[in-house]
Amino acid sequence: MANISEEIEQFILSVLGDSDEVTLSRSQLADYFSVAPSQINYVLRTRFNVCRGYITGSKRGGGGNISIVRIAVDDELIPSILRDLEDSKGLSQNKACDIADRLLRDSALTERECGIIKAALSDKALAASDNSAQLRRNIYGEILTELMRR
Amino acid sequence: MANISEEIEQFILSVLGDSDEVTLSRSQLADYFSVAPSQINYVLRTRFNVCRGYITGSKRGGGGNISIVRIAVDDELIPSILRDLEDSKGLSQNKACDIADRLLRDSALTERECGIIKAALSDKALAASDNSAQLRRNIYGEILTELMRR
DNA sequence: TATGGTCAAAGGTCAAAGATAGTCAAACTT
DNA sequence: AAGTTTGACTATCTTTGACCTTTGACCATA
Repeated sequence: MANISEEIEQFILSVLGDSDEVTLSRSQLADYFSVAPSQINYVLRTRFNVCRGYITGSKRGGGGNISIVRIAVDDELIPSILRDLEDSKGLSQNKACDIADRLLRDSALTERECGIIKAALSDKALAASDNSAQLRRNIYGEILTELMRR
Repeated sequence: MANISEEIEQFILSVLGDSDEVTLSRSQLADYFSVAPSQINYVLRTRFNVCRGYITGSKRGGGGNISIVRIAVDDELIPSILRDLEDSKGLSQNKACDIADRLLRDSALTERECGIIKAALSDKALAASDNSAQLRRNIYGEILTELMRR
């Protein structure tokens, strides 16, 4: 195996095995492979990202950890919206609503969920910010990523 | 379970069981888990606070104790959270999560809705803003208002 | 038998130290 | 040039310890 990031990737995959989720200690993992802890973040960012079908989380402090969840990407709709979002600088309230309505039409959202998203991304909700378009895009990204969990 | 605060939380929850109230000795609990007594206060503050649906009390002096009461819910839950929000200047990610978990626990939200709200209000989603606590409060206000519409 | 003092047994608060994890840019490799 | 690796600095959560407050039991005195 050429580089250590790949080894770490393989190791995590083997720990994951057939299960959909695994929780590890970043520092222990870094120790085990004798690398800088931040290298673990690099591996997560490049190998266990949403595009590749994973969502990662973490907790700091005593007893902290990192977690990796495998998600099913049987549907291309949300990933494609996510990619579009990544390429954009910002998002207007109208566009945000359009996306939510489209997801609702495709049964990717319930009416209540659609309502929650529109409320969270409304101009009113974001009025206190000076860069609401960019913020709206970021929030949408997090929401869509979350939606891919199930 | 790596950290002891979580273990203490689970222990208290198990003692609580189905009942709505429990009374314990802080010093005995601290002894049992071999931690500083003030750690018990930390657990109460972070795990059994009002956002999470608990009220704690205590009695000092000989034969003193701590008590934990699970708050009953009704239709007034969301309005009362909204009122609290209005009085506050901002909201941390932790408190936002606590509130969402509480609404989930009381069946005011589905798991997916809870996840969407947490994602929208995460530090990561709001990282681009310079006043994320205030923004989070505003967004939450819009979401809760939306939820009351149905 | 009231009234008040004393003291030990609780519990409370807060800030410092400890334990993790995250970010970012520079250096290194291929 | 692109991908990888490292380290310094930052953010967050947990644990501990020193010091503070409240309560109740016991006792002394009027």
